[in-house]
Amino acid sequence: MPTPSKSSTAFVEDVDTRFLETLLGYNARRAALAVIEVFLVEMAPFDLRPVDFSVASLVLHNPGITSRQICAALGILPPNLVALLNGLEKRGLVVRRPHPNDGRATGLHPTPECVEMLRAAEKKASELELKACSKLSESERKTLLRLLQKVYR
Amino acid sequence: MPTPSKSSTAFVEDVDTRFLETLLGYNARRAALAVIEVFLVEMAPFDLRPVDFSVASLVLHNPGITSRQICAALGILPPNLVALLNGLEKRGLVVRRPHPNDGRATGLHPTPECVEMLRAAEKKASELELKACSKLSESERKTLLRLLQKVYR
DNA sequence: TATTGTTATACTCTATAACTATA
DNA sequence: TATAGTTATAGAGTATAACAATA
Repeated sequence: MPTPSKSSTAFVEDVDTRFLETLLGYNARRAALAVIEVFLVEMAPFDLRPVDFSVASLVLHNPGITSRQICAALGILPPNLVALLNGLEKRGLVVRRPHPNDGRATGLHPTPECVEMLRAAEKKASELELKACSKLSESERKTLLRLLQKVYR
Repeated sequence: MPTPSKSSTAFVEDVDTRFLETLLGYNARRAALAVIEVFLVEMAPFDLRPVDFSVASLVLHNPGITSRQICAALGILPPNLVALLNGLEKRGLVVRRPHPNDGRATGLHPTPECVEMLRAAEKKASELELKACSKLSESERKTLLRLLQKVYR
């Protein structure tokens, strides 16, 4: 049995994480790590990282969306989006066209390949979602999403 | 009014994020970003990043804990913990002592300075927690933590 | 043989400053 | 003067391989 404290001979059998578990940041990070782990494995066939998938999905559902709008929606910085979009464009998933109302901006549009691929990828993501939330009831899953949205909105 | 789809003249007024909002990963990331933003500002006086705080808190509550145990509890890799612990040791918050039962391992112990500083830092973190969850009732906050834990445990 | 802590190193992610074209 | 997209670059975070000491 470990000495309770201050002794140089103390050691730990079961790590006490009770304090950290009272913090939203700690729990959100652990949960996100668990979900991303599943995502990386299951989405490997599409060769889409979480952020690639998010961007492609936004373009699919928002034809003509601009870089700035994507950055705002995903919490990423404009310089870091450039290479990502170049990649999606090179793969023939996204095309850049001039913005109709603003000469500074560029509209991002999904190609037919994007529509087809993302239909399958989103389906897979939704299945994977249920897998990641397998310990939750459907009602609990909906509650969890709602409460998380209340935090960041 | 933007053309619904496929037109090169389409543009977006309000970004449709409804699909992504059905995914736990997206919502957990957004919530974590919101919480960390508050954390970085409020914890600046302690000069502790979230991960430094988590490690120091674990050492405080688990005198004699090993590197491996910290890595397992926080989901970080052993090589990346070394420099972090060196920093905490240099600041006089943590000391390394031989493990009583295992010659390979090192026990990590909090100094009196750690006890004092972390008492204040944990108090601040708990206050900050309520701030980050200001849009949630106390009951909702508890539910949120419980459901997140169900996901990763 | 396996595990702990460590070093070295590579890779990815994130952040800042500055430029251009346009508003 | 401000904003969108971009470039270059720096910094932080995360990953793998390999080693010495110990189990």
